[in-house]
Amino acid sequence: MKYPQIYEQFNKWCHIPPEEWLAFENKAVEKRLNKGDFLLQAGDTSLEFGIVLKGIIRLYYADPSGKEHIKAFRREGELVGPYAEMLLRIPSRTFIQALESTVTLMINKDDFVPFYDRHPCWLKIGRIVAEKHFLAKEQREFEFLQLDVYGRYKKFCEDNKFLLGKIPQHQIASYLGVTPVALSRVLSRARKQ
Amino acid sequence: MKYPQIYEQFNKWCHIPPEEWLAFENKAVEKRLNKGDFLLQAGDTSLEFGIVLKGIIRLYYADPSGKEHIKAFRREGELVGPYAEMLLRIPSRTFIQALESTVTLMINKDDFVPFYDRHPCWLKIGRIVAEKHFLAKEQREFEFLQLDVYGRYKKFCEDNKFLLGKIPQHQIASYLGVTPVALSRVLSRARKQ
DNA sequence: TTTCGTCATTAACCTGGGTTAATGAGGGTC
DNA sequence: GACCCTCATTAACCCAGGTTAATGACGAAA
Repeated sequence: MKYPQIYEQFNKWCHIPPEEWLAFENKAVEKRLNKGDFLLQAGDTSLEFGIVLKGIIRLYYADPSGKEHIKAFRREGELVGPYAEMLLRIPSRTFIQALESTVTLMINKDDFVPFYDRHPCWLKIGRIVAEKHFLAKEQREFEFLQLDVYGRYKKFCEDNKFLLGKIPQHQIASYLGVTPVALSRVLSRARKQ
Repeated sequence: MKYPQIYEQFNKWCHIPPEEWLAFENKAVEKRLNKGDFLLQAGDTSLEFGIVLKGIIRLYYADPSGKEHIKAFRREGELVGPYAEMLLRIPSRTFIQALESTVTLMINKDDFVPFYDRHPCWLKIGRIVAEKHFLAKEQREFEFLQLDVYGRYKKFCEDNKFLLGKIPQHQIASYLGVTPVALSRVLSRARKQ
């Protein structure tokens, strides 16, 4: 077993027989990225997804005028990939980029699908992964509907302590849905009170 | 079989043996709601979810000051329930209310869980339901990040033709994340061009 | 009929955030 | 050292949207 700590994580969600996990490891390949490298760009028709073994990844949209909107950050142990687009079988709308030197463990979708028939644990993992993705988005919707910029900022800091100091502030602004100038203003207003 | 059209819908997602479906129907109960009635209110610790058989439902948050933020509308054939809260096993943050005379088919969570072990189709349905919920929220995130109010309004009208004329405009505004006054202004500006 | 409640519209005023641009603080590289 | 690049901050200006309040349309109920 090459990745026992990743195994333990999934195993907590749902028991995976070790031989199933070994079969998975067998199909997965490591990918190394330097800071700024892309795992995927919008327009790509990738059928790959994977797990961050080390480093930080950001996922973002770019609108027609070129403005970037960060959807999510991913760290060690978290899944990366154009999840929605893979479910919809459409080309990626998402850019996926390393924010520091990063290693991921990737598997091809076509290589993964047969696992669903091998053992029910993979179906259950599939469900749990979908549920977790849903919960994250529902939480984000809640914050967009109910919190102002400063509220969202505080929440972000609480929920992402591991990121603080590792990413520039303008990327947090992008994640919060405002410009870097606006976030800077909000923070300086807050400091004065 | 009492609900063949609902059966057909789920069956399209994943084959369900008829005897499995009958067992499900056996555990489900119809609930009738008048306009304005609540299926669930924030704070309730409901363990029920279900399907809209007829009518329209809205799901919304209310913030501490009493302002309402509509998360979603649901119509015939769609699932209703405090899905995120049930996954998290926390009391509901969501109000669920009938916007017209409505009938739903409800099942208790404790009655549903055993189905996962009865037959793998329920696991797969569980995964597909989670995936669809995720896709809806991801789409909404995309629209919040990339579209202005008028863009979101047009998209909303395209995607919810069945709702137009059935719900007041201020509820659309709430769904779009703006005040009724703001939406009215945006529409009158658009009309003049 | 009158009355009441719900709703959309419009105006007035204010504030928060977008935009642009200037400034200055690191950090890297040559 | 000088140079460059990235980034955060701040100011000035503008506009979109929040807030409050007045108005009028419409339908339901008495």
